[in-house]
Amino acid sequence: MEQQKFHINKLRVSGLRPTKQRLAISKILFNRRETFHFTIEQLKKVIEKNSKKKISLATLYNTVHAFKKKGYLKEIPLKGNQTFFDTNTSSHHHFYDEDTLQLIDIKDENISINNLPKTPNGKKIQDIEITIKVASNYQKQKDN
Amino acid sequence: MEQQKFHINKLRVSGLRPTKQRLAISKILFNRRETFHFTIEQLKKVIEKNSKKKISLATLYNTVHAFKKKGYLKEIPLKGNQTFFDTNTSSHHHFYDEDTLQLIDIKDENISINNLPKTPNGKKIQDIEITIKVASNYQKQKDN
DNA sequence: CTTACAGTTTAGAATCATTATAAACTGAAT
DNA sequence: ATTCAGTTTATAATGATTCTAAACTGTAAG
Repeated sequence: MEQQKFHINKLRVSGLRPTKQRLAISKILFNRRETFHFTIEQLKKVIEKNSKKKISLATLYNTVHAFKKKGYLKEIPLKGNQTFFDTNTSSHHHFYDEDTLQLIDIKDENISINNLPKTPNGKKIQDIEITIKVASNYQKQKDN
Repeated sequence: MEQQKFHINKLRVSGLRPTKQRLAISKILFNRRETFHFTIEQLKKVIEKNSKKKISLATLYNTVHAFKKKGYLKEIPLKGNQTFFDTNTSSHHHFYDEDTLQLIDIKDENISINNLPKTPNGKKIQDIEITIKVASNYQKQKDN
């Protein structure tokens, strides 16, 4: 139950009221050793499995976006119908397994870019995202 | 009008009937020196401006997807509501200007990745996508 | 430990991009 | 000219996400 206090404090510090729903979602998202990659729909399923009181879909959207705005979650740019989020907010990149549709972290130390061209005009780099799509080779034709 | 024959042949070779609509779209997409980055909605506007006979939205989707499947267009993985396509189908990466929402090609020679970690299991790399988001620094808070 | 109210949650409606449907149309082979 | 598979089209359907407006709830102040 120390975790509980930790989450309550974290929310308060961020100017977010520690409601039952936000605490339940915090527990699911942040009480884990491994980073968690998820879509809202996947999160919904996990919550339904782990919590008896249901949380409305709108609240899941609200909360995930609030957490993202506060810097506790990162959105992963990946084409597809659904948006992916990541509990690992540090600078890092991903393998995307096209067979399982799973994301896998690449530690930042394990990759580097060279010969970066100069940025256009007076623009500054905000973010660099590398996604490496992998799959088994026998795979069927993919249309994406 | 040599272009016309070229497009007719290209379509025939691909097993696509050279219909009026496909030729009109081919003209818009491929009769240009610069590569063209676009969403379906943007393409629709360009077509409306350049062609008196209107093409239905469904046909735009059908045609763009057919062209993509034949390898004449590439889909760019970029988070956001709309899907981006690129007439440059070679291996290359992009700057994404968050101020203007425009994509800018990075020539492949101008960038390289080092220390690539080994791919998971027995998977093979299918594709590597690098997107470098740039923006002016004075910019307002962005929520994305 | 009540009150009061801004912050939250919620169900359901609304929106937006995209895909499916199924009827009308059209290249092109005969 | 005929025929028919391939296409186009308007429209409906879908699916993710956002909006809305009403009900609810932390919590600060008395």
